[in-house]
Amino acid sequence: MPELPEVETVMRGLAPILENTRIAKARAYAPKLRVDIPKDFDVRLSGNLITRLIRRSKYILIECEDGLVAILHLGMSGRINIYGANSKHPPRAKHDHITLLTENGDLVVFNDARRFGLLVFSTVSGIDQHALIKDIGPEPLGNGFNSAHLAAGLKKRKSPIKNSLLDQKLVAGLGNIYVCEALWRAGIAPTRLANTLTAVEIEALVPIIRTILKEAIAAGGSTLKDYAQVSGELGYFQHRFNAYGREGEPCSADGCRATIQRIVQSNRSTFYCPTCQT
DNA sequence: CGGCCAACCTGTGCGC
DNA sequence: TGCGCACAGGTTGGCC
Repeated sequence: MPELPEVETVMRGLAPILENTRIAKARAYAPKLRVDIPKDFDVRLSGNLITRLIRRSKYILIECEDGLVAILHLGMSGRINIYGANSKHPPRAKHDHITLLTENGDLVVFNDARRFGLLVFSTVSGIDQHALIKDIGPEPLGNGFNSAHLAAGLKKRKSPIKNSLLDQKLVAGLGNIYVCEALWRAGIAPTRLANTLTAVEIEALVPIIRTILKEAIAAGGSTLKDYAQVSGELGYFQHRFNAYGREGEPCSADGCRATIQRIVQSNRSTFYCPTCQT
């Protein structure tokens, strides 16, 4: 479920359970997800006190009192389920790979069918230089993401704008859904070469990306399958998609009579309106 | 360095 | 009902 708004939603659900909370018992049931789970996973986390959760791009950083940071990524199919202290904890389900039992009796479970997610360790002092983190571009909701940054990045690129916006080095946290949606709102064809965007288009794209992400976060993210939120509630931003997943449906732009098309770019589906996106 | 593809996995839905 | 294929919210290593 995981682009920036979904990861933010998961983190917000997790924070009240984990922040300022000691882990009674941490367990990993799989030797590896996308990469190896640290062999000392259990000992490093069990008994440790979690001080803070931070989202960086699509990563959730779990900071501990002793300086340990657990870097968690949900991949394509990663989910977090929480079973409260006053509910019966279910037996381990298929694809449950990691569990954290807190001192309060809450159980946090990471489930990931495809195992494209990951959990690795870093430290508070080393996190900014960690291989997974150091090359990530600015947060789209922060000050570092602005038209000057975007213009400079796009100028160097000859690939389609769709591909460029998916590049986490240019801007953090966007994925297939929100890139499609942003380009639809901006009226920019996904096939346009990045270095052909005008200053005006780039100027417009920045606040559009911000707005879409904020709207999606407010909606609890998008639920394509299964649960988006830690609480089990469904995100509902998918009801507001204008392009993503709407192949063959009429374009929702005022007065537009065209139909949303699906094309493939870099082996991934792109949805767009051939009339209003130029 | 930029760009492109295959690869990493499992599950689901659809056409036949 | 079963089979095979296409496709799925991400990332990255290897190769031009």
